[in-house]
Amino acid sequence: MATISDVAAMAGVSTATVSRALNGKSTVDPELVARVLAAAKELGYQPNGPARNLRRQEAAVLALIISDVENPFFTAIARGVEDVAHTVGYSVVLCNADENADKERRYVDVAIQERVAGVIMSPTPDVRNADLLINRNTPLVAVDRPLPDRLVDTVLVDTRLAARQATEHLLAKGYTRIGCVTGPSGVRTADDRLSGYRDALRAAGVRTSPRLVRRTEFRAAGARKAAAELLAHSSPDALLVANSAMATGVLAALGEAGRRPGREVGVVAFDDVAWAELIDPPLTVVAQPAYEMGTVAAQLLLARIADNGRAATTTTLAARLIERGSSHRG
Amino acid sequence: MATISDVAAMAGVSTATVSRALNGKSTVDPELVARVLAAAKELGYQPNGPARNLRRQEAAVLALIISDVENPFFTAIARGVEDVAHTVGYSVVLCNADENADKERRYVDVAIQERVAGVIMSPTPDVRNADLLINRNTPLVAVDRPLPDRLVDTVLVDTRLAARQATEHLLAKGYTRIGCVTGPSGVRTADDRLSGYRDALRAAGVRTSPRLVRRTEFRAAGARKAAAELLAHSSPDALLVANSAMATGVLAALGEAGRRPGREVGVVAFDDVAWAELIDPPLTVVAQPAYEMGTVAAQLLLARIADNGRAATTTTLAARLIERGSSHRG
DNA sequence: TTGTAAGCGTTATCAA
DNA sequence: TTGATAACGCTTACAA
Repeated sequence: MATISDVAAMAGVSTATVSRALNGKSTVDPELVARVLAAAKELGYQPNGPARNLRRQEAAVLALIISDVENPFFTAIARGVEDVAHTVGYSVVLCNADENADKERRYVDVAIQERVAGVIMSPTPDVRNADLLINRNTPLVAVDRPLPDRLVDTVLVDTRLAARQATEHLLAKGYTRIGCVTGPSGVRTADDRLSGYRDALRAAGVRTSPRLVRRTEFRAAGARKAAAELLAHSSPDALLVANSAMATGVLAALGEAGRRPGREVGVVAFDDVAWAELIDPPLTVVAQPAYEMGTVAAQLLLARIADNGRAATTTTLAARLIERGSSHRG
Repeated sequence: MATISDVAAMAGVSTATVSRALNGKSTVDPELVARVLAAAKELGYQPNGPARNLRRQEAAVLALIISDVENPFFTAIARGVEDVAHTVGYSVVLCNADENADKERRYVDVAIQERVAGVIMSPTPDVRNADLLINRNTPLVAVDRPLPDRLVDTVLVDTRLAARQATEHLLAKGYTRIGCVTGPSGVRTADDRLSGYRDALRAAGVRTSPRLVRRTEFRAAGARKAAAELLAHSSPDALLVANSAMATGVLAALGEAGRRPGREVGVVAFDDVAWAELIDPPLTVVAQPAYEMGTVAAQLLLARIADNGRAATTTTLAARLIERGSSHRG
C-alpha cells in the first residue's frame, strides 16, 4: 500500500511537503501541491489512519453506543448524529451494546483504545462504564438516559411528563383500570415512564396498584408475556407501554386474549412507528424527537471536543402525544 | 493517559515484557506477569489502538457497511455479524451508507484508512467503491447484493425465486392483475424481485405489463405514491412489495383508497416484521434469513482474513413464504 | 526468560 | 516555502 514516502518520491518533494499539501495546512507552492495531488492520485494513496491518529493523538471519529440497534428509536438517533457529524468531517461508528453492560464495556474499551474524539451513549444502569470515559476526560454525551451524579452533557426527553400526559389522556377517555408495561428497573426511561404513570393516577385520585404494573426487558417477547398475565389476572381496561417493540408484544397478547384495542383495552405506546397507523384501530403513541436528540447530542459533543472545559448541560426535549383509535372507546 | 512505558516502569520491567505479558505471547515469568497486570490495572492502562494497529498493520475491527440502518433487515444482519465477530475477539463498526454511493465511498475510505481487518457491505450499484477495496486486497464480503464480475465472497438470498414463489402464491389464490412495487433499477435485489415476479406471470401464461410495475426508493413515501398511482390507473388486484418499509407505504395507500388488503387487493411483502401479524388481515411475507446472512458473511470474512488466497464463494440462502391473510380473498 | 532497539507512517518542530 | 528529523506508543527481531 502506498505511503506518504512513495508520494513524496514520485512528486520529488519531502514527506513533510506532501503532508502539508494534503492537509492544506501552511502555505505550499501551488505547483508543488499540484504535483503532490497528481502523485497521490496516481498511487491511489490513502493516508494511514493509525499512523495519523497516533501522531495526532486523536481520530476524527465519534463512537455512538446505543442500547439496541433493532429499535427504531435508537436508529433514528443514529441518523441525527451522523448527519451532524458528517457536515464537519467526522465519521460515526455505531456500536450496539444491546442493553448489556458487558457489551457496553467492550465498546467503551474499544472507543478508548482507538482514541476516538468523543462518545455518545445511551448508558446501561452500570455507570462504571461511563466512568471509564469520564475519568479519562474523553468527551462524552449521554443520550436518552442520564448518568446520575455525573457532570456530563445530556440529551433527554421529558419522558416522565410524557407518560403522565399519556396516562391522563387514558383517564380522560374514561379508562379506569390502567396498567403499565415498562422496562427493567434501573433503566431511567423505564423508571420515569412508570413514575409518570403513577403521577397521573395519583393526581386523579386513582389508587395505584402494583398488580397493574409489569417490568420486563424492552422487547416484544417479555411484554407479550407480561400483558398476557395482566389480562389474565388484573383485568386492566387500558395499558401504557414503554416502547414500540413492547407494543407489538402487548398487541399480540391482546389479540390472543380476544380483546380489541381501544374499545375494550385502551393502548398507548411510546415511539411513533410507521405501522402505528396501519393497525386497526390505529395506535396512539408518544412520539419522541429521536432524530433531533441525535443532532443535539452530536452538536454538544462537537462543542465539548472543541472545548472540554465548558460546563455540562442537560437538554430536555418534549415528547408529543399522538391520539389515535387505540385509546378511544368509541 | 498511561502508556506501556508507565506500566513497565511501575512493574520494574521492560516495555517488551509488558507487551508480551499483556498479549500472552511468548513465555513470561508468572511472577512478572502478575506484576505487569497489577501495574496495568493500577494505572488504568489501555493500549493505544492506533500505535498497536500501526505496528501490527491491522486492526481487530470489521467494518459493516449497510444500506439503511433504519431497515430491520439490515439491522438483523448486523446482529448476526456482531455475534460471530465477538466470539473471536473482533469488534464491528457499523456504517450507514444510506443507499447513497457518496456515503458508501466515504465509509470505504474510512475502512481503508483505518486499516480494518475486513469489510462486509451491501453494495450500492456503484461498483467502484467496492473496487477500491478489491484493488487493495482488503478482505471483503458482499451481502444481500452481488458485485457483478468481481471474485468476492458473497452471501445472497435467492430473491428471484422467492419473488416468483410469492407471485405464484398470489396467482394460486386467484389474483389475476398482480402489480409489483420494487426498488431502484440497478439495485440487484430490486431487479431480481421484479424478474421473479415476471417469471411467475410468464410461466402462468399471464401477460406482464409495465403499467403494473413501479420502481421507487426502498422507502415508505415512494412506495405509497407508487401504490396510489397503480390503484388509480391500473386497477391491480394484488401487489408484490419489495420490502417492509415500502409495505407500510403501500398499506397506507390502500387504506386511503378504501381498498381492503386480501379481500380486495392481495398483498405480499418482503421481510417478516413484528407488526405483520398485528394488522388486519395479517400480512403475508417473504421471510429472509437476515440474521443467518450476517453470521455466514462474518464467517466467510474471518476465513478470508485468515487466508486471503482462498477461492471466492457464493452462498445463497432460501427465503420462506409465510402465508397470512393479506393474500387470501376469503 | 528478559531487555535493547528498530521501525510502523504520520505530523510538527526547527533550521535553512 | 521547503526539508531533515524527532517523536507518537506499540510489537518484534535479535542479543544477552
